[in-house]
Amino acid sequence: MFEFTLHATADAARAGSLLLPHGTVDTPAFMPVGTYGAVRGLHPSELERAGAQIILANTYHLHVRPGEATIQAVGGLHHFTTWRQPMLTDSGGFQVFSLKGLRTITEDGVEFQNPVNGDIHFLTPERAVEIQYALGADIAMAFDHVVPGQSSHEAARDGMERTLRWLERCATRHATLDRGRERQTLWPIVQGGGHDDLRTRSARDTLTRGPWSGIAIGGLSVGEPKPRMHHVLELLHPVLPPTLPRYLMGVGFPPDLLEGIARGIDLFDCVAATRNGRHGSAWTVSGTLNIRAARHRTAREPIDPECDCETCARFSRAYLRHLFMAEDMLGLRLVSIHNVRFAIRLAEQARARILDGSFTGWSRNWLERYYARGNE
RNA sequence: GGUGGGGUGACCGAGUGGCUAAUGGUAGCAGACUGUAAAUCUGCCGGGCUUUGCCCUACGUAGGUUCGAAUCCUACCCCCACCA
Repeated sequence: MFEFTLHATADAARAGSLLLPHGTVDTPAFMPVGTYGAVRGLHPSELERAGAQIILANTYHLHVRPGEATIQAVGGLHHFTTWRQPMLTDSGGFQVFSLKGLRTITEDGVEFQNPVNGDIHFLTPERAVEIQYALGADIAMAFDHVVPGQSSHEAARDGMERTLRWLERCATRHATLDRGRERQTLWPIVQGGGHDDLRTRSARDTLTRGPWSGIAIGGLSVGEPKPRMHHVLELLHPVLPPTLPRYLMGVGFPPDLLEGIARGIDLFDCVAATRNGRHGSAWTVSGTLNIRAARHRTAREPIDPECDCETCARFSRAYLRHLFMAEDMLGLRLVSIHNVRFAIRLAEQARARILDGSFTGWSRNWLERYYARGNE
């Protein structure tokens, strides 16, 4: 039910398969984010055709509406959304960070004020686990305390230690759930900000509280310089056991995926594919392009001539630009479809290169080309 | 023909003596976005330059009053409404 198999490695990079109750995920993999149980604007069949094998949903958001009881009443997240493949629910820990100013943290948990209508919601490690169990995703995440990227050692230590204490409460609660460990696996999250000693300690202490069937690295790409993130990944690489799938939370843009894969990451998720898509920023092998730019007014070529997505197979930049200028929702969807496919395909390509042994050189060339931004 | 209202930057539309190259909005242009408070947000948006500033041009047209006018006066042109 929860099994991770490593097929090949290329330096730190790994190619594997993650077996979950709703199916298999070939890693490295990019997981599109569907906060409210929908990857914004996309039909599940579009996600399937884009090659998505697993998607995310969010505990906090689904708890606020429609509520886990509602979702349970209609048969759980999978039935509700009709997404048949694996799902992962984020715990709401990220909202501790992103809803800063609308929340109060205590040792017991976090009180959130719903930005939409002001309602108060209290999330504890136990509640986060219960909600996620009710939702029924394949992977549940521990409720963590994310601190900003440039946090002081003290703030990062507080967040990291609280995350560890909350992890024990999450695990304790999860263990009591009926058949909980057969239907759903709970993954812990490594914190520690940008501080080496804290990161190492977080990883080691987390592992002693195991066994786990996967482990996440959180609190990165939240404002710290990119080299810092790379360094933390390199630091954690030898600390984490090779047998555990590693999930780098919230990352990322195309180059970040490759940089992460090169440093041993197996799973990624990021809202950028869809958010940037809705905002008209399209990913290509030679950097991002703003589809609304006037220079695309009569451009007949697709976003990325090398892309195999449904959007690129059919639509010109000129038409996509027009849809954005006319504010037709089709434009938002089409660029989102492209970006999602782009990220998923990048992971697929990396996997193939790890398997055939050519990953390192290919990855270096890919990054060079991306940053060269030659021919938009 | 008469009376009244009105002509402002690509468009709509404020402003009724100096703080006005001129509020807002739209359109346009450029950019940002990393476990989604985001189909959002930011910047530019008369022209030029030696660009934390300076110089041109500009509020229907022409002239005038004033130290100073989009704002006041005169004439003319045009638009709208009503009356003949």
